[in-house]
Amino acid sequence: MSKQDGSGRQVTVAPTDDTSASILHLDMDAFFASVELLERPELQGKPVIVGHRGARSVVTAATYEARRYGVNSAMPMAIALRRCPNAIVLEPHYDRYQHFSREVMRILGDTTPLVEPLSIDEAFLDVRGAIPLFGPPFAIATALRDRIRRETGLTASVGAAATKFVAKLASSRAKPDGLLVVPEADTLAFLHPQPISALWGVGASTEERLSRLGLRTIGDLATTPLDSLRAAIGDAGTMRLHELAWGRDPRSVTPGRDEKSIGHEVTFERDVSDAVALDRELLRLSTRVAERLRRGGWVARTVAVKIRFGDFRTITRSRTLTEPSDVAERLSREARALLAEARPVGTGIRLIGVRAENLLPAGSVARGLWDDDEPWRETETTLDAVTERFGRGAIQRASLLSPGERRRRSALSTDDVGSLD
DNA sequence: TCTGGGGTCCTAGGACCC
DNA sequence: TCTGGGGTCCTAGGACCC
Repeated sequence: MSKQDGSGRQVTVAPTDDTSASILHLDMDAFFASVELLERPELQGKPVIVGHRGARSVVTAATYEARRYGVNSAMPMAIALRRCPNAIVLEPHYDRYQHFSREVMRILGDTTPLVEPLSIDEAFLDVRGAIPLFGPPFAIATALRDRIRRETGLTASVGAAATKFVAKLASSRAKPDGLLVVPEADTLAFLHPQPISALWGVGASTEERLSRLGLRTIGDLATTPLDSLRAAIGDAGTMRLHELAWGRDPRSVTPGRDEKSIGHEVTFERDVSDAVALDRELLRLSTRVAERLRRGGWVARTVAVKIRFGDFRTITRSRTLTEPSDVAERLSREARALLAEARPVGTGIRLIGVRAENLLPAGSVARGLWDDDEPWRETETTLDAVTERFGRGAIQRASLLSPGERRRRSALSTDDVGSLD
């Protein structure tokens, strides 16, 4: 199945038949840190941490040299620097990461249209249809890694397997700069010795509960009676983990999944209790959310605020609007009301966030005006006629369309609708 | 020098409707 | 009218992932 080469890298011995391993998971190695090193090659081979230097900041990314000191993503910067005092700390440049992410995804798209980005630096590919063109998964993965290295200077690790979960686990075991193919027939031999925390969806809390049952490996969980699992982790979790432990994972690679929510949040350098300052921050966050809603052609039915108090206690409060919106002023008005209702006067706030949920395509709101789903653009009407037939709320709904949608769809003049904003 | 910011998914209770 | 059951929506919290 696989072996280590002299440098300690995971490499794969090309299996006689690996066409069953047609789901690839590609994951960039120490992505943010590697991108920074492209501009600072003299730091190659040194412990480098990407992140802000603020009192409340955490590690965003770390090179493998820094990880050897026990530095990991999401670790408080203060602890990271205690563990690795010689680390070089670099400020993050998200625009650069976006740029390289697009480059990598473009390269993946040349192999198959079935590419599902999971995050900025990883993606699933279904290469079943590409095998006749480019060869077995081993050859495809090797070609992708070579091309990414050639065209971006970055390294990627790839796992190939019959299912998403096993492919993802394989890529994590191949890191850094490795490739691991797990043919379908080898799935359980690969899976069962792995620690239970390697299961997708098992974090610290679930691991603790399972360890109380004496479970350490995925194989242990696979052979545990479902009833005792249910008592520990609930119904849905039991079924999902049990299936994964037997290498069963029905999820297909689905490109272009719609986003479910859009939000922004900020942690203050020091706790803030001034109501005016908090309201100003909510307006700023709402503005960013609203911009992204309009750019994506969404309206939000629900506004949620997230509040983290000085003692780290965190709450969320949300409200569903009578009319969906993509207007910053509308979102922030709701957010401010939610904050005011939730926050005892004068309480210090550590973090504040605004999130738009229950997203609808902007166009569907206007289409919803017509019971028979008659397309707006084919309807001859006037402002008065719409008001008469559907009431004033209908006009307000129509006014929530993005300007482009409005121009395309509306028989009303843009001026008439615009004046109602 | 203790804990970011972007998300997804699940659970559970209550309201509400039939 | 003393009282069921199913379905869906809304809200809050929590686990988890990168």
